[in-house]
Amino acid sequence: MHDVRAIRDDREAFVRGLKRRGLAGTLADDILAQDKALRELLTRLQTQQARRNDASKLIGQAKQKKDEALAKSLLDEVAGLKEAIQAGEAEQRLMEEALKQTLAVIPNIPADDVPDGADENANVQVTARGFGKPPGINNPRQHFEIGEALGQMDFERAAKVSGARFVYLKGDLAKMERALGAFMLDIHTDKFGYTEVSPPALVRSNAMFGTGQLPKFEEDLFSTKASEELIGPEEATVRLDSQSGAVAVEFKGDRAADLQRTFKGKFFLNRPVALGNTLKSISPIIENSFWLIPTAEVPLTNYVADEILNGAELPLRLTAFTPCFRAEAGAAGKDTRGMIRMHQFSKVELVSITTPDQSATEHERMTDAAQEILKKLDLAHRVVTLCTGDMGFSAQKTYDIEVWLPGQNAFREISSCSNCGPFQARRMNTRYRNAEGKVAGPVHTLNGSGLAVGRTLVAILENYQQPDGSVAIPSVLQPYMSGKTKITKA
RNA sequence: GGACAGGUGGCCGAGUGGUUUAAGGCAGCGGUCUUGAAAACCGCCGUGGGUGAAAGUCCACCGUGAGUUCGAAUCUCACCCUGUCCGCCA
Repeated sequence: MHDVRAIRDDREAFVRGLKRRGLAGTLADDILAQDKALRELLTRLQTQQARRNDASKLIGQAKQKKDEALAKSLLDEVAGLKEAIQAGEAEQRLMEEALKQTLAVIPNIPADDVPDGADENANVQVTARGFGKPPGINNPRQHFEIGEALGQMDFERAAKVSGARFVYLKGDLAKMERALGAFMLDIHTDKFGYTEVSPPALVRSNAMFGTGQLPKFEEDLFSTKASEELIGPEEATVRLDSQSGAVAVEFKGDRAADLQRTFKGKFFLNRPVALGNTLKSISPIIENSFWLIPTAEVPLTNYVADEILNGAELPLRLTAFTPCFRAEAGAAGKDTRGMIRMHQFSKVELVSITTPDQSATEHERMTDAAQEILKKLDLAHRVVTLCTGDMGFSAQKTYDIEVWLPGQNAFREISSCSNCGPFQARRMNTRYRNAEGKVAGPVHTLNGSGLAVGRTLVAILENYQQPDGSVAIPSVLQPYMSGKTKITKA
């Protein structure tokens, strides 16, 4: 989220940044107009509040002295003030919410050293390590051919149970997934000083807002939300208690009692809504239950949400090995075979919370930590700097690490390391104190895969495949796999 | 999931409608005293925002949101969270 005062102070820089993101138009002026109107309202409202506070104090004193005449005259004086203030406060809420909604969907501004460009073709290669075919193999097979031939990778049964984009791993492949997680965590904790964390995998909307998945990318997420399929449009109505202002969802029809029992207390509204709306019409603004994390970045970064950290204790470095859940909406037809693009996959994530002056250095360090895994596994890869058009919503600069897949004859993303600057910190309200003990503004946040475990397994299968159909186990992984040196047919 | 009890500054904790401008204590910072330290005493000690060149001044915040009232930490409603007991489970 962007700081309105920064936009006010340097409108041109903001406009320039948006333009690099491919956003033209009057956004900056719209924001500044909203901001100006809001501040004018605040000035007016606060004057009224100050007068009310003074009068109320005097009324209290008068009543204590039993001076009813004075109290009465004061009451008359502020008679009209109450309504004006309440109207002003309502207006303030609406204007602040409108401004927040405008800001909430604006992406981060790219850092100065990020290359301009519209898509991945404009990304800039930073480093590359040698790549080629596995020794003795002319036509390398793809990972799913290898895994299925080994009898340890089963997409058909996964489809039977869960549908497309899920997989069963069995035997040594299942063990290798676990081994990779343990190996990566050990490197990051022992060599790079990250603290291992086992975080929640289900989070509330606030957390998803903090890291930038919401409100713009809801369709990419899985949730435990009651869907419109579960509740018919005529079966529920939003009820606003006009006296108390409380919001409730009222169920009707034959299933009312059942629905009430199932969903009672699980709804709340995240913005005002008119009386009598149906549940269907307001479902986008109903929040209930949980979201499934698309990456451990969400619970690891939000670990410090709403906190003021001691700057001397930064950077804070966290790592976790978790399953990740992605709806992959809009990915129809892409990577439909194999384990490259799944609804559920496991990943080791790296998150750093830093002061502003540390974040650029930390970004390089984090990318090195992720690369270290590939070096130890002896997997060919390259690092690219993403161009402005290929970066994610919250990032101001991103390095992608791409691993070489001989079966696909292509580099595929296996890690993405982003410096988000103060962007997520503002959304989460995370700040730090400087050496003088003063609040010195938002922290910087960084996140990176260290690495995507499923894709690492893919890379090992394709790069370590043997002419006899077996797969060698990288030497650093062997201690994690009961000392085995290769995977053979089960 | 049910019942009951709770949620107040960095921490503990008082406060059930009006000099509360959130008491008091602890921790922290500065000072007096002291050869030094401790003790004692004095002072400072939250966050966000409006306005202002600044000093300052004003507004909001007692889990969150809304409401009642001239006035709410205090009363009402909903939600979130914590504790204890019961139930269920891993």
